[in-house]
Amino acid sequence: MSSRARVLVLNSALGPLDYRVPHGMTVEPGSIVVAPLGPRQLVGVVWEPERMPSDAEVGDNRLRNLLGVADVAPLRPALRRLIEWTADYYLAPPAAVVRMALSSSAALEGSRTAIEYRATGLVPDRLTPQRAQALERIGDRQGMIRELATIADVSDGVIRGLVKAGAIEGVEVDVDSPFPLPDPGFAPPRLSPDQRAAAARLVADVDAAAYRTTLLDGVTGSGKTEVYFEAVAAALRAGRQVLVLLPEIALTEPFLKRFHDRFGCEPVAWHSGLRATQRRRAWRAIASGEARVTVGARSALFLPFATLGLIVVDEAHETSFKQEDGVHYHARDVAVMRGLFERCPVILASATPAIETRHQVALGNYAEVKLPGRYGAAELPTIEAIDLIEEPPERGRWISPRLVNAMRAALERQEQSLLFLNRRGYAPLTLCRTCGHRFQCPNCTAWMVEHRLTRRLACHHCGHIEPVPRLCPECQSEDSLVACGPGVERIADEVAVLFPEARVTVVTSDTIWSPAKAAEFVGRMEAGAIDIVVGTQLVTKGYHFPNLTLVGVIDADLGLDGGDLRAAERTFQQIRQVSGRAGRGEKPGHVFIQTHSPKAQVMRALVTGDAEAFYAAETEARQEAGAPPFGRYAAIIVSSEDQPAALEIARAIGRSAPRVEGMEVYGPAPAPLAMLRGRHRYRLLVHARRALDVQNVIRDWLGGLEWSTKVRVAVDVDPYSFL
DNA sequence: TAGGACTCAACC
DNA sequence: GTTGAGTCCTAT
Repeated sequence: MSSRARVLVLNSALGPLDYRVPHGMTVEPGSIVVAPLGPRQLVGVVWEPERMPSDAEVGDNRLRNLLGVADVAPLRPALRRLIEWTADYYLAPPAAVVRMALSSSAALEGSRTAIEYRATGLVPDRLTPQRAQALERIGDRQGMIRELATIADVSDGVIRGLVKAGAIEGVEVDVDSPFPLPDPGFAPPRLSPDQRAAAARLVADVDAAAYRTTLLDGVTGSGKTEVYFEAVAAALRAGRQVLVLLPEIALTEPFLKRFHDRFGCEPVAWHSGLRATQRRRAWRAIASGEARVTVGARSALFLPFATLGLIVVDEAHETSFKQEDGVHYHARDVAVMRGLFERCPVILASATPAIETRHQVALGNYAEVKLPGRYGAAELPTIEAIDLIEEPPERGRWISPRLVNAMRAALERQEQSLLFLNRRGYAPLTLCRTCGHRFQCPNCTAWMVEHRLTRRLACHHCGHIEPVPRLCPECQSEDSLVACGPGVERIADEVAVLFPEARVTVVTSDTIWSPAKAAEFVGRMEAGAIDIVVGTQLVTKGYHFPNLTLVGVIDADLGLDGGDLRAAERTFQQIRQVSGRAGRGEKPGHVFIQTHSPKAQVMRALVTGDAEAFYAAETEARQEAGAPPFGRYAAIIVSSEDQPAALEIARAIGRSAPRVEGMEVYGPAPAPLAMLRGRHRYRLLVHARRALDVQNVIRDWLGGLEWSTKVRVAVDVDPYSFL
């Protein structure tokens, strides 16, 4: 009897396929294999047939042979269960989730070796001065011929000659050099009594090697990182691996530095910016268990850890943990599930936990560890609101007089200031003053944003760029384009006019696009080479600049419009977070919040610092509206380059909506971005009771419909972008 | 009548 | 998602 294997091939459009396992090949669930598909070869993962039912059984006689098994460990059951759960919960094809786990194709090709050279100790018959110098300088070092030649300061030929003479020999080595081992005892910190107690609780969880999610809740500057580092140390001592998730790669750099200070070496970094060889090395080290601590963006969540002992989600409230394309998963929630399957503790660290997370604590599903107060001498900053109606900036300006005065005072004290505006570029909208023409992206329903640094108009959604024209394309008027509204570049211009002597830096993803750029910025801040930073949300988290004492929020109302159910919460978190940048050292910090509605609940909560009152009111409002975490939403997005086709399918989906008790369907309506990257988009919104299994309802509902391949239907469970 | 644009179904 | 087969149409 030939043996069969059910395989999830890396093709999101296909379900599991069955193959014959040829004689002499052994596979088990989790094995990574190469399978033939039509004329192609695809990587896939062997799965338990009973967990991945196939829609049509294929007879033994029609099966094709598997072509090979990858030279890596099979995906462990815990990761397979996580993949199943993610596909199921987020209504995504299992293959799309598997793809995230097999995120380095180079790693699957097996170990790769190279030849390095080292001295044998044999003295060659003919010992020329160059040869003697080479042998002396090389000593017991080992490397490629070119490297040894550089070390010895001789030509490649000399080294090759020594190889021929038998004085140097080649040895086969793995091209993936091992990662350094973090030392849990390298530099243990001195902790405050509060921190010590919190750390002890987290360490006990790691030692228990069981699942439990804990919210580590403490204001910015209270020392959360030091505390969870003790849990990391405990996992290291127990010989288990750790995963730390950060919301943005821009935060990796300061994290690496702090980690190095505590553990004596850097952790393994995982993010989208890695080169293929770095990816391969990291993936294999993580799979073998050699990579002890991995820090990464959300995509690190599906890596094949050999023995995971702890997961930390830092800045757990960040909305960037929600992936908005491909598989629409929320890394914070999937991290909790991974902890459950791996039977290891999960720490959600945040100064401003999401209402969903607080709710889980209230229900008793998550534990909570609180860190009161700031660490050391640092006090919380003073916070004032500036009413933009009563104290408006001068005409054509955006910074009100009170904030200007505070900035001047900070400059005189030789302290640093930060102006926060969550808008890249010079101006969010450009129009022609003669005819009113507005510059819109040809691919998206969005205005083109002027970037003066690059002298271009850019779409922030699809990346379309064009030069800023001199003539209006509509009415041909010359030099009649005007910028409307401020972006960070415009604020930086205003600062330069106000304080010509100040050293101003703009910090956005346009200027800080790599960890190295972030490191450079941190270096200049610490050296005092910057007086005023103008930045987007990129500067709101993770950094610790003791001499930064003033924070100005240019437009606190920005995040409030749009009817997003989390708008108030997000505004609160963002401004709290950026406020936390002020006064982290010995000097007191001051925060000014410019707003048109200082009486709004969010603004009052920010000024008084009464987070509890704000959360209580927000939570109650959510409960009344049946919004998360008390009810749930799912968005169905229908898109196509062909607008009528998209609309037709969206309507068909709307018409066939099932009548289910406790569930309502709204739409279809044009999606928030009615056109995105050249695709027309319609959206239906499903609102349901918490207890209802919406996924199942939607699966059955959409499963009964058909549409052509030019129309794409995506489901976003627990969506974050509304409008 | 060759070649291009397009749709469609299968892929195990 | 990708591929190959099948269909229809047009330029030569």
